[in-house]
Amino acid sequence: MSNDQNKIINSNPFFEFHHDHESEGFAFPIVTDHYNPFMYNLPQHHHQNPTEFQFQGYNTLDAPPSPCNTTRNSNDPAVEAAAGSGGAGGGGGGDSFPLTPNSSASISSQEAGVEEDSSKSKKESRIGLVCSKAKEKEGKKQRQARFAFMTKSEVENLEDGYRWRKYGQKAVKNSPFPRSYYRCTSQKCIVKKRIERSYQDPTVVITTYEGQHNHHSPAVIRGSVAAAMLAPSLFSPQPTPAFPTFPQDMFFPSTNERGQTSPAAFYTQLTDSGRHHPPPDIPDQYSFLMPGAAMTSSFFHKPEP
DNA sequence: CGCCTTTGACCGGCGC
DNA sequence: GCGCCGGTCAAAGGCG
Repeated sequence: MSNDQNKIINSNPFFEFHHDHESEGFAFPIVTDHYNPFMYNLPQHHHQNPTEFQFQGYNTLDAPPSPCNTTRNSNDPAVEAAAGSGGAGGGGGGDSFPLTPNSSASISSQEAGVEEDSSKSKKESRIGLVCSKAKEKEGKKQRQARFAFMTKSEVENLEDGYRWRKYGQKAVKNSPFPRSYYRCTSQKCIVKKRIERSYQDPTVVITTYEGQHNHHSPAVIRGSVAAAMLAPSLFSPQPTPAFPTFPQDMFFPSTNERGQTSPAAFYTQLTDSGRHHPPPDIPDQYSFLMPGAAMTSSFFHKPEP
């Protein structure tokens, strides 16, 4: 990792958040991914108002150290945005969050190739073909950039404008709720999505997107009402991130309840149908859209001391 | 018939 | 080496 990236991470309040969370008395329903230190937190005031839920999700561009890793330009503002290097409210941080197509298109294409090779070698070994160890090592799976968020919802699979095919379900250790694995149904699109319900708060759904779509949301193509309201950025010719793309005028709050800067933090609540709707009686509401799905959120703001 | 979910088996990584 | 665990495969069946 470059010095610049280190700088970004060191200045990322989430990391501090992570390291001292025990002393702060916060509960983390899910903690760190070995490859991507996503952090989730349920702030104390969540328990004071069960109708609200705080989302804190962010994406790091970390991947397991590998010579195959694409060198990322740490001067790229998108990388800074992804790492949450302050100024989160500053103009919405570009046309997609947290990755811009520009910053990741090359990464995506290279890693897609790796993934294809890997799955191929796996298939071949299954039908009895011998693969050399060197080749297997070379084809070692690379993890794509991931983005996760939590939503208070009765339904697991939230409408995000893309079509997904379920390819697996596993029991989660220490949890009564299974984890479901989905793949984007679009041809040659390697984006995956993982959905599980938090065992600490069963009303909370944890969704993890991995990879970057190489196509537009079908909802956009279909020209749905929601799509018609979508930000112009979604119509750009570049591949779109797997995770929600926020319109340019999207504003993210600059601080959480500890006064720390966060790249994205908001409350959200869902209807039974999985569509987001404005939570009632919560001030500072702001509407925005996910690809193919309208979402209304009220912003994270400081609780009264 | 095509697309989807379900589900048990399998694979690879990792810790002991 | 062994067992655990997360992730994936693929056959079978369901559904419109």
